[in-house]
Amino acid sequence: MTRETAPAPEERLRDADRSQHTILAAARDEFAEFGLGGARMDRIATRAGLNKRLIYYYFEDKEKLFEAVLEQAYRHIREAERALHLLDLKPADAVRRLVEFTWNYYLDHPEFLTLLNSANLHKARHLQGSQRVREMNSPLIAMLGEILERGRKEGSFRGGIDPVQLYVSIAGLAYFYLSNSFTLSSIFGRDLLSAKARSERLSHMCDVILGYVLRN
Amino acid sequence: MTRETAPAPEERLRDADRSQHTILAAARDEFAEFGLGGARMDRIATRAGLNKRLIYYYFEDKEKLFEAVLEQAYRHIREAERALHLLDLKPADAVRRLVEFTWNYYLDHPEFLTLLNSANLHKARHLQGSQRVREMNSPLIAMLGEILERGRKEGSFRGGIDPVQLYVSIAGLAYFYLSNSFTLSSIFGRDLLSAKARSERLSHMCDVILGYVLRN
Amino acid sequence: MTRETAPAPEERLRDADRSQHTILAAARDEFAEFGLGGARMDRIATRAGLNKRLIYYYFEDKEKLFEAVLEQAYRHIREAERALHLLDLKPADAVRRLVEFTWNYYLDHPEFLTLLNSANLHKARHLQGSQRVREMNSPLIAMLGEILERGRKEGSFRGGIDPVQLYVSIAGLAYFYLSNSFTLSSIFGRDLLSAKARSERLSHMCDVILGYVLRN
Amino acid sequence: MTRETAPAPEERLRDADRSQHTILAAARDEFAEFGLGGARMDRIATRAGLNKRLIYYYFEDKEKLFEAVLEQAYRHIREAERALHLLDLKPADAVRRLVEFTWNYYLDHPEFLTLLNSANLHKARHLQGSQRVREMNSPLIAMLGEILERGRKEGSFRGGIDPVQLYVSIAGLAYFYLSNSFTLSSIFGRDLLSAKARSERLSHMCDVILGYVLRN
DNA sequence: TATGAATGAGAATTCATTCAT
DNA sequence: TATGAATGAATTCTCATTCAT
Repeated sequence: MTRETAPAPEERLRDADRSQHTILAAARDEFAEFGLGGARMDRIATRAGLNKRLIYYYFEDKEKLFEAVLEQAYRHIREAERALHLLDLKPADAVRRLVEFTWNYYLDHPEFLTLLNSANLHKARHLQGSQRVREMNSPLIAMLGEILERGRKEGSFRGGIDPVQLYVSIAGLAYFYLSNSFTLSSIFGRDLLSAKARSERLSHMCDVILGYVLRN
Repeated sequence: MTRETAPAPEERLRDADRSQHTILAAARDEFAEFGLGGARMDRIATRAGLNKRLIYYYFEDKEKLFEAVLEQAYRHIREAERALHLLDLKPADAVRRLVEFTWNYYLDHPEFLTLLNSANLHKARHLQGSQRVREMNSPLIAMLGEILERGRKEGSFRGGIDPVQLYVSIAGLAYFYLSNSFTLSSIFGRDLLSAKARSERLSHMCDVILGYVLRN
Repeated sequence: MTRETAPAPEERLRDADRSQHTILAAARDEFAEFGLGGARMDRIATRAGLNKRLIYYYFEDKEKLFEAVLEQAYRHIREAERALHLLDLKPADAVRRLVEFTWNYYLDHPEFLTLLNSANLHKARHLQGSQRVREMNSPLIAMLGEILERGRKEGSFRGGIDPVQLYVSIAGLAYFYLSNSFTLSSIFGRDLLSAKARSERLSHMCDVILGYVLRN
Repeated sequence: MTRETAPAPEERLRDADRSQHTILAAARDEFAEFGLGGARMDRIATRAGLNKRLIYYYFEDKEKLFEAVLEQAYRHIREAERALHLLDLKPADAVRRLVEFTWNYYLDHPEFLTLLNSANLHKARHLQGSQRVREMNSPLIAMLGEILERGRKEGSFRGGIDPVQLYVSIAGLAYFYLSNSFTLSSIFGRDLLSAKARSERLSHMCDVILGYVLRN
């Protein structure tokens, strides 16, 4: 009710927070759609429904804004991965679950793929500062290591599997298919994103990964 | 002998041709390094050591130039693939050979990866026109299908493998690792491109793919 | 009183308005002098003493700017015509007044002539959007029709005169002489814009138009 | 038959002449359509089906080419006027004939109007050199003077008419209507170039001019 | 916190013109 | 006479960023 005359300090803060989140979401979409080079600060402002000047106020410049977007994207997927509770599952189920999760996450968050591409085009220089991102990662790999170890011990998994290699392979099988779906569709002359094609791909991925992980 | 005084018509043609090739190579490098949005026509001209106007003379505009670069990149890898003569090898050897080739080609031609990323960021619109690219592709898939069939017949390969899925998986295992090597290195805190890491990755990839393809 | 410290919102608005007007005036002069094709955005900015970017900020591009200039030019002459209050005069006086006005307006606003020429060179495509311009026109023709009718009723004017034809004729007699004064002067080897020549032309025009309008 | 091996000198000349004429015609169309500023040397070459370099070979530069086009345009209309043999007609018929001719010539040669507009936009500087154009003109005015004098003597024409003023008025009545037909049509919301509108305009023009020239 | 106005450094593209043969 | 290749100087337009309030 004091709104009209003079916002309380907490309200202002909440507004500020909301503005920052709005900008971040708008920027994520813009960067995802056009890449870092193709993104336009003007369009981000329009997407956010906020004044362009405000972006600079909160994020300094385009580069820093991209960094923030990237960090947020990593935080988001890491949180989702942690929520999987893979260690509650049997090893083979855990691996299958991870494959399925990866596939679905990439499908539901296509912006993640293009953001990573942009980050790599720029040699990951936007990650340099952020040790937070690095820290976010270790738990997952540790967890996957644990799963592999358990599987080996119970005799179902082959030994000597590097969890990083496996993680990268799982990601790669999904990533390449989805990130390059446009060129692949064009080249192979078939729609790779139809419901049927998608379920076939997931099934294929599970076969490949489990075919590798499982003993004989 | 008239060389010194008056170049034959073919000579002049060759100059035009050479200019076009020089531009194409320069453009490929620039697009690979900065993406479509980040590439600068000025820099391409400088890289080529030719007048910027000449780029427009031969390639009309930036988009068309990118199309030409992309088509050339596809032509190049397809030629290399064809030179593998996979059908001369035993099925398992052929698959292993393809994995190795893919890995090495991506390693030796990092520009190919970023070009594809750019093309996909733009939803492959630069491929729309080019049916040539589409035509270039079929032989490889047909060949891979033939290899899988032979392997199945001789009893060493499992059946029901879609050559397109397999091709995408082979590519994906290599692509993701290399295309995202910067973010991955940063995140995992280990250099993914050291000689040792590279040979481990190739070995892992062969294990994964052959683990999947080979019967039990 | 707060003037010195903080301009009211209307002030700021007025700044924007002033900038737009300054740009419009500069553009009008530039287009008038060089035509649409020969006009330079850089020069318009310099003439306006404003940043070139601002022109695009307010007017989008050269074409749209030309449209705005054209519409303003029409609005200006229509306002001047309306201010004549021709219906307060006797029919013959009203016609003479219109001839004089037309002549003087073209003399005082040579930019109007070249702007129209440019617009017609481009097949009036810059008017297509603007229904405002169309609406501005009708009052004048209606008024002239009324004058002709009055003259006919009182017996001094001949009947059957189309006001549009008459308007075009009055304009044409002045327009051609002034718009083409350079080639005509060059060809006839006499200065058509000397004070004497100008007064002779006006007198001739009145003779022609009234000779036509008046009953025998 | 020697054509194949070595063209005879006259043949070469004829080719050269033909090329020049082709270029001139192409340039006339281009300048007429886009004005001097909007005309493109490239398009002129394409229109002519000849190499761009050849235009420079024959006409030095764009300005000189425009001069040549302009001079040709004047030569053409002057020749047509001379072919009218106005002095063979009775004075009133001669004047009417001139009005009709002017109208029809402008209708059939719309390029003449835009060329003149371009020339005037550039303050007729392209005519400065050409005294030929000046000389071409005098006969017509002298002829018109003679006609007016004959009419006055036989009592049908009013006296004191300046042939230059009359010529300009006849031209102006037709010129403005046709040169500005696009804006006028747009503004008056009626097609000024329909067959009916055209015949009405000619009829109106004759009424105006003869209403002025004829005694009472 | 929020915003409309303004800007300088570039970026793609264009254009008349010239080179070399 | 004729031409394809090449160029430098513009020219329009864009973009991240800052000003002023």
